[in-house]
Amino acid sequence: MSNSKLYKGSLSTIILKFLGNGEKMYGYEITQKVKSLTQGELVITEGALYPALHKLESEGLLVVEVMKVDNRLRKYYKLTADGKKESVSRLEELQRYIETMQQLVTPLKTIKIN
Amino acid sequence: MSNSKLYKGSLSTIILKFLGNGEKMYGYEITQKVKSLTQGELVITEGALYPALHKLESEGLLVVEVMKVDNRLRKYYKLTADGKKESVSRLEELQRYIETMQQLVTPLKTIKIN
DNA sequence: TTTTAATACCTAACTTTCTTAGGTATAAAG
DNA sequence: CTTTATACCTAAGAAAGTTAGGTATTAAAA
Repeated sequence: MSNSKLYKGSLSTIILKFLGNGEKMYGYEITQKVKSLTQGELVITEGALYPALHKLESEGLLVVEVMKVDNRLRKYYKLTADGKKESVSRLEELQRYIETMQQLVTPLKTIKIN
Repeated sequence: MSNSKLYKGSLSTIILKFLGNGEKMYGYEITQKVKSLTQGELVITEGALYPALHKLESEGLLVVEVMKVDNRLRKYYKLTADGKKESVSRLEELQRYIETMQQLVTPLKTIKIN
Protein backbone atom coordinates (compact mmCIF):
# COMPACT_ATOMS: atom_id res chain seq x y z
CA MET A 1 0.00 0.00 0.00
CA SER A 2 1.67 3.19 -1.15
CA ASN A 3 5.22 3.18 -2.45
CA SER A 4 5.68 6.84 -3.28
CA LYS A 5 7.80 9.24 -1.24
CA LEU A 6 8.59 12.90 -0.85
CA TYR A 7 6.07 15.77 -0.92
CA LYS A 8 6.35 16.49 2.82
CA GLY A 9 4.79 19.78 3.67
CA SER A 10 2.79 20.13 0.49
CA LEU A 11 -0.20 17.96 1.40
CA SER A 12 -2.21 20.79 2.89
CA THR A 13 -1.45 22.87 -0.20
CA ILE A 14 -2.76 20.07 -2.41
CA ILE A 15 -5.95 19.93 -0.38
CA LEU A 16 -6.42 23.70 -0.57
CA LYS A 17 -5.85 23.57 -4.32
CA PHE A 18 -8.46 20.85 -4.85
CA LEU A 19 -11.05 22.86 -2.97
CA GLY A 20 -9.92 26.05 -4.65
CA ASN A 21 -12.68 26.43 -7.22
CA GLY A 22 -15.43 26.59 -4.62
CA GLU A 23 -15.88 22.86 -4.95
CA LYS A 24 -16.72 20.72 -1.97
CA MET A 25 -15.04 17.37 -1.62
CA TYR A 26 -14.86 14.65 0.98
CA GLY A 27 -11.66 13.08 2.23
CA TYR A 28 -11.80 9.73 0.53
CA GLU A 29 -12.63 11.48 -2.74
CA ILE A 30 -9.45 13.55 -2.47
CA THR A 31 -7.24 10.48 -2.03
CA GLN A 32 -8.82 8.85 -5.09
CA LYS A 33 -8.57 11.97 -7.22
CA VAL A 34 -4.91 12.53 -6.42
CA LYS A 35 -4.16 8.90 -7.21
CA SER A 36 -5.94 8.99 -10.56
CA LEU A 37 -4.66 12.43 -11.61
CA THR A 38 -1.09 11.37 -10.93
CA GLN A 39 -1.49 7.85 -12.35
CA GLY A 40 -0.63 6.41 -8.96
CA GLU A 41 2.55 8.47 -8.66
CA LEU A 42 1.26 10.22 -5.55
CA VAL A 43 -0.65 8.19 -3.00
CA ILE A 44 -2.07 10.11 -0.08
CA THR A 45 -2.54 7.82 2.88
CA GLU A 46 -5.60 8.27 5.03
CA GLY A 47 -3.36 8.48 8.09
CA ALA A 48 -1.93 11.67 6.64
CA LEU A 49 -5.08 13.04 5.06
CA TYR A 50 -7.60 13.05 7.88
CA PRO A 51 -5.34 14.73 10.44
CA ALA A 52 -4.43 17.30 7.78
CA LEU A 53 -8.12 18.02 7.09
CA HIS A 54 -8.82 18.38 10.80
CA LYS A 55 -5.92 20.76 11.21
CA LEU A 56 -7.03 22.95 8.30
CA GLU A 57 -10.51 23.00 9.79
CA SER A 58 -9.20 23.97 13.23
CA GLU A 59 -7.23 26.77 11.59
CA GLY A 60 -10.44 28.10 10.15
CA LEU A 61 -9.49 27.45 6.53
CA LEU A 62 -12.10 24.74 5.92
CA VAL A 63 -15.64 24.11 7.00
CA VAL A 64 -17.29 20.72 7.07
CA GLU A 65 -20.76 19.59 6.11
CA VAL A 66 -21.77 16.08 7.05
CA MET A 67 -23.96 14.10 4.67
CA LYS A 68 -25.33 10.61 4.44
CA VAL A 69 -25.15 8.91 1.06
CA ASP A 70 -26.25 5.29 0.71
CA ASN A 71 -26.37 5.13 4.49
CA ARG A 72 -22.66 5.93 4.55
CA LEU A 73 -21.12 9.00 6.14
CA ARG A 74 -19.48 11.67 4.05
CA LYS A 75 -17.81 14.81 5.32
CA TYR A 76 -17.74 17.44 2.66
CA TYR A 77 -15.14 20.14 3.06
CA LYS A 78 -15.04 23.54 1.44
CA LEU A 79 -12.91 26.65 1.80
CA THR A 80 -13.75 29.55 4.06
CA ALA A 81 -12.91 33.11 3.02
CA ASP A 82 -9.60 32.79 4.85
CA GLY A 83 -9.11 29.42 3.20
CA LYS A 84 -9.42 30.99 -0.24
CA LYS A 85 -6.74 33.58 0.50
CA GLU A 86 -4.50 30.95 2.04
CA SER A 87 -5.04 28.67 -0.96
CA VAL A 88 -3.82 31.35 -3.34
CA SER A 89 -0.76 32.30 -1.31
CA ARG A 90 0.27 28.70 -0.66
CA LEU A 91 -0.03 27.83 -4.33
CA GLU A 92 2.17 30.78 -5.21
CA GLU A 93 4.68 29.69 -2.60
CA LEU A 94 4.65 26.11 -3.89
CA GLN A 95 5.07 27.36 -7.43
CA ARG A 96 8.09 29.43 -6.44
CA TYR A 97 9.48 26.46 -4.57
CA ILE A 98 9.04 24.17 -7.56
CA GLU A 99 10.76 26.66 -9.84
CA THR A 100 13.60 27.11 -7.39
CA MET A 101 14.14 23.37 -7.08
CA GLN A 102 13.92 23.00 -10.84
CA GLN A 103 16.62 25.63 -11.30
CA LEU A 104 18.74 24.06 -8.60
CA VAL A 105 18.73 20.45 -9.70
CA THR A 106 18.19 20.78 -13.45
CA PRO A 107 19.24 24.21 -14.65
CA LEU A 108 17.29 24.17 -17.93
CA LYS A 109 15.43 27.02 -19.58
CA THR A 110 11.70 26.46 -19.61
CA ILE A 111 8.87 28.09 -21.48
CA LYS A 112 5.32 27.69 -20.30
CA ILE A 113 2.55 27.40 -22.85
CA ASN A 114 -1.10 27.85 -22.05
CA MET B 1 17.82 34.10 9.87
CA SER B 2 16.00 32.03 7.30
CA ASN B 3 12.44 32.77 6.31
CA SER B 4 11.92 30.16 3.61
CA LYS B 5 9.92 26.98 4.09
CA LEU B 6 9.17 23.69 2.38
CA TYR B 7 11.72 21.43 0.64
CA LYS B 8 11.42 18.76 3.33
CA GLY B 9 12.88 15.50 2.15
CA SER B 10 14.89 16.97 -0.68
CA LEU B 11 17.87 18.30 1.25
CA SER B 12 19.92 15.14 0.87
CA THR B 13 19.11 15.13 -2.84
CA ILE B 14 20.37 18.71 -3.14
CA ILE B 15 23.60 17.73 -1.42
CA LEU B 16 24.08 14.73 -3.69
CA LYS B 17 23.42 16.93 -6.72
CA PHE B 18 26.01 19.51 -5.68
CA LEU B 19 28.65 16.83 -5.28
CA GLY B 20 27.49 15.11 -8.46
CA ASN B 21 30.21 16.26 -10.83
CA GLY B 22 33.01 14.73 -8.83
CA GLU B 23 33.43 18.02 -7.00
CA LYS B 24 34.34 18.14 -3.36
CA MET B 25 32.65 20.70 -1.16
CA TYR B 26 32.51 21.52 2.51
CA GLY B 27 29.34 22.06 4.47
CA TYR B 28 29.42 25.79 4.92
CA GLU B 29 30.19 26.18 1.24
CA ILE B 30 27.03 24.26 0.33
CA THR B 31 24.82 26.53 2.43
CA GLN B 32 26.34 29.62 0.79
CA LYS B 33 26.07 28.22 -2.72
CA VAL B 34 22.42 27.25 -2.31
CA LYS B 35 21.65 30.69 -0.95
CA SER B 36 23.37 32.51 -3.79
CA LEU B 37 22.09 30.23 -6.56
CA THR B 38 18.52 30.71 -5.38
CA GLN B 39 18.87 34.42 -4.59
CA GLY B 40 18.09 33.71 -0.95
CA GLU B 41 14.92 31.80 -1.80
CA LEU B 42 16.28 28.61 -0.23
CA VAL B 43 18.22 28.88 3.01
CA ILE B 44 19.70 25.67 4.35
CA THR B 45 20.18 25.91 8.08
CA GLU B 46 23.29 24.38 9.59
CA GLY B 47 21.14 22.47 12.04
CA ALA B 48 19.68 20.63 9.07
CA LEU B 49 22.80 20.41 6.94
CA TYR B 50 25.36 18.87 9.25
CA PRO B 51 23.17 16.01 10.48
CA ALA B 52 22.23 15.35 6.83
CA LEU B 53 25.91 15.19 5.81
CA HIS B 54 26.68 12.84 8.69
CA LYS B 55 23.80 10.61 7.73
CA LEU B 56 24.88 10.42 4.09
CA GLU B 57 28.39 9.61 5.26
CA SER B 58 27.16 6.86 7.59
CA GLU B 59 25.16 5.42 4.69
CA GLY B 60 28.37 5.17 2.68
CA LEU B 61 27.32 7.72 0.06
CA LEU B 62 29.89 10.34 1.03
CA VAL B 63 33.48 10.33 2.22
CA VAL B 64 35.11 13.14 4.14
CA GLU B 65 38.55 14.68 3.92
CA VAL B 66 39.57 17.10 6.65
CA MET B 67 41.69 20.11 5.74
CA LYS B 68 43.00 23.18 7.47
CA VAL B 69 42.74 26.48 5.63
CA ASP B 70 43.78 29.71 7.39
CA ASN B 71 44.02 27.72 10.59
CA ARG B 72 40.30 26.95 10.25
CA LEU B 73 38.85 23.47 9.86
CA ARG B 74 37.18 22.37 6.66
CA LYS B 75 35.56 19.03 6.01
CA TYR B 76 35.44 18.33 2.33
CA TYR B 77 32.87 15.79 1.18
CA LYS B 78 32.74 13.87 -2.05
CA LEU B 79 30.63 11.08 -3.46
CA THR B 80 31.53 7.41 -3.21
CA ALA B 81 30.68 5.02 -6.05
CA ASP B 82 27.42 4.21 -4.29
CA GLY B 83 26.86 7.93 -3.78
CA LYS B 84 27.10 8.53 -7.51
CA LYS B 85 24.45 5.94 -8.30
CA GLU B 86 22.23 7.21 -5.52
CA SER B 87 22.69 10.79 -6.75
CA VAL B 88 21.42 9.87 -10.20
CA SER B 89 18.41 7.93 -8.98
CA ARG B 90 17.38 10.52 -6.41
CA LEU B 91 17.59 13.29 -8.97
CA GLU B 92 15.36 11.31 -11.30
CA GLU B 93 12.91 10.73 -8.48
CA LEU B 94 12.92 14.41 -7.53
CA GLN B 95 12.40 15.35 -11.15
CA ARG B 96 9.38 13.05 -11.40
CA TYR B 97 8.06 14.45 -8.16
CA ILE B 98 8.43 18.03 -9.37
CA GLU B 99 6.63 17.22 -12.60
CA THR B 100 3.85 15.45 -10.74
CA MET B 101 3.35 18.39 -8.40
CA GLN B 102 3.47 20.79 -11.31
CA GLN B 103 0.73 18.85 -13.10
CA LEU B 104 -1.31 18.66 -9.94
CA VAL B 105 -1.28 22.27 -8.85
CA THR B 106 -0.84 24.10 -12.14
CA PRO B 107 -1.98 21.89 -14.99
CA LEU B 108 -0.18 23.72 -17.80
CA LYS B 109 1.57 22.25 -20.77
CA THR B 110 5.30 22.74 -20.62
CA ILE B 111 8.05 22.48 -23.18
CA LYS B 112 11.63 22.18 -22.10
CA ILE B 113 14.33 23.80 -24.17
CA ASN B 114 17.98 22.75 -24.13
C1' DT C 1 40.82 48.07 21.02
C1' DT C 2 37.06 45.92 21.72
C1' DT C 3 33.18 44.25 19.67
C1' DT C 4 30.73 42.52 15.85
C1' DA C 5 30.37 39.80 11.62
C1' DA C 6 31.92 36.14 8.84
C1' DT C 7 33.79 31.67 8.51
C1' DA C 8 33.42 26.80 9.96
C1' DC C 9 32.24 23.20 12.64
C1' DC C 10 28.80 20.98 16.02
C1' DT C 11 24.58 19.15 19.00
C1' DA C 12 20.23 18.86 21.72
C1' DA C 13 15.38 19.81 22.32
C1' DC C 14 11.47 20.42 20.06
C1' DT C 15 7.94 20.48 16.27
C1' DT C 16 5.79 19.19 12.19
C1' DT C 17 4.45 15.90 9.16
C1' DC C 18 4.42 11.87 7.54
C1' DT C 19 4.07 6.18 7.66
C1' DT C 20 2.46 2.15 9.61
C1' DA C 21 -0.90 -0.25 11.54
C1' DG C 22 -4.46 -0.71 13.44
C1' DG C 23 -9.97 0.21 14.36
C1' DT C 24 -15.36 0.87 13.03
C1' DA C 25 -19.15 0.45 9.77
C1' DT C 26 -21.92 -0.12 5.38
C1' DA C 27 -22.62 -1.94 0.65
C1' DA C 28 -21.53 -4.57 -3.24
C1' DA C 29 -19.37 -8.41 -5.48
C1' DG C 30 -17.44 -13.04 -5.60
C1' DC D 1 -20.13 -15.71 3.56
C1' DT D 2 -16.04 -13.68 2.91
C1' DT D 3 -13.61 -10.27 0.47
C1' DT D 4 -13.33 -5.67 -1.69
C1' DA D 5 -14.62 -0.95 -1.93
C1' DT D 6 -16.29 2.92 0.34
C1' DA D 7 -15.81 6.12 4.25
C1' DC D 8 -14.50 7.67 8.47
C1' DC D 9 -10.96 7.59 12.41
C1' DT D 10 -6.62 7.46 15.79
C1' DA D 11 -2.22 6.24 18.07
C1' DA D 12 2.70 5.03 17.99
C1' DG D 13 6.74 5.78 15.87
C1' DA D 14 10.02 7.60 12.36
C1' DA D 15 12.01 11.22 9.61
C1' DA D 16 13.43 15.56 8.80
C1' DG D 17 13.20 19.80 9.65
C1' DT D 18 13.64 24.49 13.07
C1' DT D 19 15.35 26.91 16.88
C1' DA D 20 18.70 27.87 19.78
C1' DG D 21 22.33 27.23 21.62
C1' DG D 22 27.87 26.02 21.76
C1' DT D 23 33.19 26.32 20.21
C1' DA D 24 36.93 28.56 17.67
C1' DT D 25 39.43 31.57 14.30
C1' DT D 26 39.84 35.68 11.37
C1' DA D 27 38.59 40.08 9.50
C1' DA D 28 36.21 44.28 9.63
C1' DA D 29 34.00 47.97 11.99
C1' DA D 30 33.01 50.93 15.93
